[in-house]
Amino acid sequence: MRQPTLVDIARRVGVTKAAVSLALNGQPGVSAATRERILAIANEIGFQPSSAARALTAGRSGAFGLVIDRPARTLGIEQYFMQLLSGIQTELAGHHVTLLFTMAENADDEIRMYRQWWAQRRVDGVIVVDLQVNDRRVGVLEELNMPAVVVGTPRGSGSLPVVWQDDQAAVQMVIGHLADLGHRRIARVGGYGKYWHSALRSASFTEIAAEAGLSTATAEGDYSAGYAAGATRELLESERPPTAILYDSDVMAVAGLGMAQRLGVSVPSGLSIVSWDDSALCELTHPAVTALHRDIAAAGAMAARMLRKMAAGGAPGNFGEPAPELVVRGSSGPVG
Amino acid sequence: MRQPTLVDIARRVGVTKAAVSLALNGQPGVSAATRERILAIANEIGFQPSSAARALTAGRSGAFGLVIDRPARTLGIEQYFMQLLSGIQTELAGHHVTLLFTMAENADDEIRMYRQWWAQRRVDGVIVVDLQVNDRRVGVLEELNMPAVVVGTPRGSGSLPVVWQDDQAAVQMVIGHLADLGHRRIARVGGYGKYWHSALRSASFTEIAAEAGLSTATAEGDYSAGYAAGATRELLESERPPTAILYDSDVMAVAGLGMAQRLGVSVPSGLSIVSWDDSALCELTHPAVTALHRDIAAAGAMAARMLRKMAAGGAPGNFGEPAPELVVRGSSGPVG
DNA sequence: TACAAGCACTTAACCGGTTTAGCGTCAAGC
DNA sequence: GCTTGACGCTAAACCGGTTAAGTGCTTGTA
Repeated sequence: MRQPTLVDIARRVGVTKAAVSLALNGQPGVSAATRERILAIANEIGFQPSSAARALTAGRSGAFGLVIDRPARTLGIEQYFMQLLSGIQTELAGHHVTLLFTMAENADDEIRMYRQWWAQRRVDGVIVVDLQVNDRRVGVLEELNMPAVVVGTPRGSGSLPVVWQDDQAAVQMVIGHLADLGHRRIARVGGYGKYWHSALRSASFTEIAAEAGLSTATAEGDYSAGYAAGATRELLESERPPTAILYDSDVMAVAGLGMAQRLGVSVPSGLSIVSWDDSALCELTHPAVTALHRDIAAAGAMAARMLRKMAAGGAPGNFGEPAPELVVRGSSGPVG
Repeated sequence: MRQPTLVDIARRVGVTKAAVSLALNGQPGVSAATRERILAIANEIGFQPSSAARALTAGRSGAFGLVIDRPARTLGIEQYFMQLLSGIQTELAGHHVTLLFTMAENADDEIRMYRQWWAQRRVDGVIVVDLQVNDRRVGVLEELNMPAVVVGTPRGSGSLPVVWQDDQAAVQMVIGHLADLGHRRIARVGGYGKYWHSALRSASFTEIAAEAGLSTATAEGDYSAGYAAGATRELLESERPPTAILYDSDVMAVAGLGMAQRLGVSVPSGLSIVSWDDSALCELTHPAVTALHRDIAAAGAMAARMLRKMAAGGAPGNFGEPAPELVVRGSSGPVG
């Protein structure tokens, strides 16, 4: 029950494996008649070329890699990554490229992974997420001369191409919405400032709020539900509590909602809540959570497309995602 | 900047690549002195064998595959799969095996994927999840003679080894808990009966509740938050509404909680809620959701271990997971 | 002294593809 | 009639490893 090879086909047709290879790859050098016989037999026995043999001659593996180094127990990453993965897959599936997907404990593990994959020629490139300020991965990838595309932030990616989102426009939309509702003291609960996207969001948030004449507070933590709940409690129990909070993720927003309810603060009359990422989770709570909606799968697909181009020797430019959409639901309302 | 090969090392040491291969693999046939020089050089230039070349001679790819065929937009799968993936990875990482991970649109796509992976020799085996009654995948995998391990259910896996969970014991715990709290009319909102785990849970639920003298209702749907919310509304608005509902997933439970609150039914005094899978999501709602907790990552790791054994020609037996633990939180209480 | 046994290494084949050079055949062109 | 060129295919090398068989040298032994 061995898998059929070129030689098997060659034997049955009565030619050499070289002829079979040419025929199957649409190269000139075989007559139409012979080509047809070869294709017929190949089809009949269900021939598929060995990926290993292909990889060996082509000098490329036909696979890309993606590593995430947040631990699996942190809630709140699943939504985003599943959608991103889904988008990447749809792009790669049509091109016979597979995706190696792994989780790492920390940045060092992740870098080790990259070096190993590259040295073993297991992947032709990687997609990098969660870029940090002074991210060591960028330097390593540049040094290895390894094709890589960054997803998320417009900054800090060195020479690597980027699929970036316009966080400033997003902040503008949210603050506009809240200001229209009469809010004057707003807060934001986000991720650590070491992540570029957090840092950029924080900067935009403070700046744009100031322009609109709103006072702000910002809390930064580990993206976990627990952190968001704690930060929410602190904000609500402070001297002058905010009347609206923007959370960096859907899970944090839902955790904040839970905490507000626990403290007897009604939403939205006592507190408006807005979530950065949208998901089904935002729709199923009571009240449903107002959220910034963007097409994460599309970003993943674009990143995969750029990486394919890069692995083929090209140099794709950066790509800016379309501005997100603000989906207004029950969790945001006029100051009560 | 080519990656170093055996020949590069051989040239520098002054031997042939055969000697280098023997030395690096710890085979006899090279003197201790030569072996040491070879290892030193290999280490110095950071030699790693090409996975493609290895795969070609070894006749195996050094990779396993996992396909999920629920669409990415269905919320509620992320928790489970991220934990499962994480467990699989930890087991495989130490053995230089990688994981190909893909999403499919439906069972046919998934089967196509298996056939393609196997024909191209991209994977040495697969992990199968979400087994259905009369699942066509099992037959295909058996026919292909492709190593595969099933995660989830004790039934319907044909000749494939299984990592299974004892749903009956779990149901017993939940019903015992609810009966102790004085509940007499309970319901369950689960997945479609075409999935083995749903079917088995439904059977156990009805049977064990009957033994305990409780009346039951069961709703089956697509595992989505929207479905769970709708089913909850129907149950609560029925003639004789249940006083407790068991949901098949954390997301469904949270959706049910949201719906109850929307309808003005207070939890737990008006309705007790229990979730089958536990996650941070269950902790962050108000009230927090009572849940069955099990170690999904451990199950993933076990499945990976069994698959490694199987790919090596062994025949691992089935493995039963330890019984889950019932984590009682605020969403379940005495009948009010 | 001769022969066998071991050791350390090389040669060469193999895995399953791709690719280049070369060879025989045939028809067109001068 | 002879060259030229195109065509259709084969032979062989190559990718980067692994491995069985073979070779030359040293050592032990009858």
